[in-house]
Amino acid sequence: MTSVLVIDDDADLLRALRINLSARDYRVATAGDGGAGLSAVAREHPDAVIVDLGLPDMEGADVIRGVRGWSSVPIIVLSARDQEAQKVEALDAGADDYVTKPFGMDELLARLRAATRRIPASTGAPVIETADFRLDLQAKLVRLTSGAPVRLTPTEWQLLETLARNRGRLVSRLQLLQQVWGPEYHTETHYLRVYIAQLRRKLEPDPSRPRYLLTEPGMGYRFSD
Amino acid sequence: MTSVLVIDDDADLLRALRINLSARDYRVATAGDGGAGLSAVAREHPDAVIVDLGLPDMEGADVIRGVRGWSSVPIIVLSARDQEAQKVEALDAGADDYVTKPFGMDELLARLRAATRRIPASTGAPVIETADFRLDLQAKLVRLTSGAPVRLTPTEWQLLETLARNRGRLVSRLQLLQQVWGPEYHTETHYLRVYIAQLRRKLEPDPSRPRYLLTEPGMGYRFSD
DNA sequence: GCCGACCGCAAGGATTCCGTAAAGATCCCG
DNA sequence: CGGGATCTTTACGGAATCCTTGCGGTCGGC
Repeated sequence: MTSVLVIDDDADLLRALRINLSARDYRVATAGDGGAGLSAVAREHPDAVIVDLGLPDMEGADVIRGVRGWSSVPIIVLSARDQEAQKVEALDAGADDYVTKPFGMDELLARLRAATRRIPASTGAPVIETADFRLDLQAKLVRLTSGAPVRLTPTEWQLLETLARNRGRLVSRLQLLQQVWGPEYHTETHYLRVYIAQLRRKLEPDPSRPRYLLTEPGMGYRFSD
Repeated sequence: MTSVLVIDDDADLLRALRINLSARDYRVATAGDGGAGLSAVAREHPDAVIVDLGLPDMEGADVIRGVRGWSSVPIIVLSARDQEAQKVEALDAGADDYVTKPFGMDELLARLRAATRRIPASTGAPVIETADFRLDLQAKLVRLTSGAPVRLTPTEWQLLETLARNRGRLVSRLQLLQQVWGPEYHTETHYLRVYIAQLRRKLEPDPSRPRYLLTEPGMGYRFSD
């Protein structure tokens, strides 16, 4: 199920969006201002974000940049202002689309579909199979080849998922921290050491000599199969 | 350089777009109707497509579906019609954005930037291949042609990366030092000697007779393939 | 042939980084 | 409100990396 985060300070509009999106089987989360929005993105990892400009606490473009600093989730901007400079600023800050109020709900939903449609093409197969375990990203399920299911905590899963989605590529410590713990984390590298060790204990045939979750000293980690 | 294909039957608009896009360093191709547009997409492989609805020979949505059948190139729709049903149909047919005429050129350009920005993350993979090894800058991965992965330290990577990004060109010692160690370094040329030697030991088939990492005495180094 | 400038190479100490275990804090659910 | 699971924090031994130094070799000018 696709999840959407709506950031808006207009309670009526928020309610209208929640009703319409829920009716289309979206999972909806909401936030009332920019600060709450940014932490909600970090916490919920939504598949798309709809953000109103003119929030009480932050400039719209700053909200967008705050998200773009560490996430590439699609962002659709809502705004009452239809001056061109406004649109250009929001789009160049990293927004994917810009809809002017008043807007038609059908159009917004179509633009939301367009924005979310682009993602799965780039990510690829959601099932990863190795000699020792089988990883289903969509079902959030891990099984050893022996058949035994592996139980992962939410944090362990997010970490593993981030690495698996970048299979073969090196993922920097900063990127891992921000993807899993949120944008304000960038020095807590010991979190990574602890959780990587836990994942290795659960997945690697010989945890002290990792074969899949590789350390690149001074840089980050790599999922290699 | 980013290339754009414009499909439109309005000669004036075509000319205006060509001028504005060329001025921003886009490579521009044009087509006057849907059929010509489809074959132009196949022939030119543009990085983005701008298509007008209301072409003389085809329905707009059919043009979009014709492209989407085999390509995921970003499509921006231009249209004089701003009925909601029209927008929904185009977007659901596979368009990435929908701009209503009359439109501001700055807005269109911003939307074009937004549409093309999403691509390079998935495709633009800078991979350098030689007879002896294969270098993937994005994944930070080096493999010898034998298949054996090569393990590089962070400093070794930065050095190799700066040389590789200037492939064929001479890179001065000063530039290397400042790029890898920081702007305040400019006399520590012995760092370079040490790390170049380590890279050669890991990459060159005969480290004492370098073939790829060449010394230019008194000047700097050069990556040559 | 001598000399200086420059480069390659190896080795060792200092420093940073990583793996691991374990204890305290927090959250969640019944 | 209690208990279990999860998350955070700490500490330390060991490993990897970085910086430094010294020596020997090569090349070109004189």
